[in-house]
Amino acid sequence: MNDLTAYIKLKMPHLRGEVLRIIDSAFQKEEKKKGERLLNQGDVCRNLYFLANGICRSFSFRNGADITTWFGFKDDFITSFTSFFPQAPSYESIEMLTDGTLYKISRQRLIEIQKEAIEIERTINFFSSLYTIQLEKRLFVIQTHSATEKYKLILEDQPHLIQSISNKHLSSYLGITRETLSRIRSGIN
Amino acid sequence: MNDLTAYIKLKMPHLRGEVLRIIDSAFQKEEKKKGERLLNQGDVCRNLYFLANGICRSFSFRNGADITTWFGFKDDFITSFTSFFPQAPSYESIEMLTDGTLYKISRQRLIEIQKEAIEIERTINFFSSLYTIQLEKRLFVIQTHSATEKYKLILEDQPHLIQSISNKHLSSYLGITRETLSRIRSGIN
DNA sequence: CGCCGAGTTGAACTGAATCAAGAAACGTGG
DNA sequence: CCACGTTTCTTGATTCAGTTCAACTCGGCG
Repeated sequence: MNDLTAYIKLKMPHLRGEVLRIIDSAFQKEEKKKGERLLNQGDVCRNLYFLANGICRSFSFRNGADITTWFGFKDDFITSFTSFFPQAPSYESIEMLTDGTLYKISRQRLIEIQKEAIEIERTINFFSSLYTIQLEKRLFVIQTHSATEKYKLILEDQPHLIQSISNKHLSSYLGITRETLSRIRSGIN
Repeated sequence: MNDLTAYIKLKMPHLRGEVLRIIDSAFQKEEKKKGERLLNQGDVCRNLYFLANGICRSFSFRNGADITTWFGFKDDFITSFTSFFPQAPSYESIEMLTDGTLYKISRQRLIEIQKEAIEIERTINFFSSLYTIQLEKRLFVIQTHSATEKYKLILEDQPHLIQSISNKHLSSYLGITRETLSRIRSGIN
């Protein structure tokens, strides 16, 4: 039992031991240093990762600007959804913001083990749904809230994000400039 | 073979006839008039719909404002993802913008037929993924583009949306005001 | 025919971006 | 462990995209 299977068992307690064993043997442990890339924009995302420890972010270049699209923390599954599932070129890169421990599996191998146990399909489905729900919420917030409101929501709902993420990365994630975020933080607004 | 199963077969040609037959018998056809609701904000979304014909939208009230969060067209699956899958209260309503034909299935029944054939789990997975990819793209656009850019992207990628959706609904969907959209349209900007 | 919601246009206002410059934090190599 | 260059953060002044408020037009429905 490693970090990955322990986490899955926690979230889906009814899973058979056999399924967890298949998962355990299909994922490969990997240590990454701060700054290392999991994916480069334009490439096809070949792997799905589970982040057992550390922080990473996905980001995209557009008109010379570096836009953070997502943060990954401990116990998150990490991939470029839009690239990994259809195996299409990715519009984003993924990099480590700290050293970290990951477990990875290729698209190919994932498809194989889905055939070995039906519950694996269901497990993927389950974690995908969690991700989609997060996306929906984030979209709604970005669509309808002002800069200050967005910051306050993060402060309430994801304070760890404010503690561990640089101003620069957080501001582009919120869709505002560094300067604005800095001003909001110092309470001038 | 109805509109729903014909569409699924088109997108997933390898599915066994047996699976399509299960799906066919599990969904119920329903006609809806313009203005009718599929879901009310605050309720738990009990059904997944397939829209065989017509247009609908999901929307949310916040501070007295009506924000459109999604449009559904012919051949789209319609539900409040965040409500339907975990069976939690919905933050959005869904209403018909035109008369339309739908096929519906309850969460309960869906879980039942998932057990009857593994491919159904996979089918759900497939269409969920398409939705998630759309969400990701939309989030990225909203996060990083100006009002005019967003309008132009819609013009290029989803022109049917501009033809069939009112200014009022489209503007809130883009996260801008009616007036701004009107000005962009008349090319003053 | 008259009303009401939707769309348009204008003027004033404002939240946030941009531009700029200095201060603090960080990493790297000597 | 310090010195240096690089990047990030902060703060201020200015500009601008988009909102708000308001008045008017248009089209459809009862």
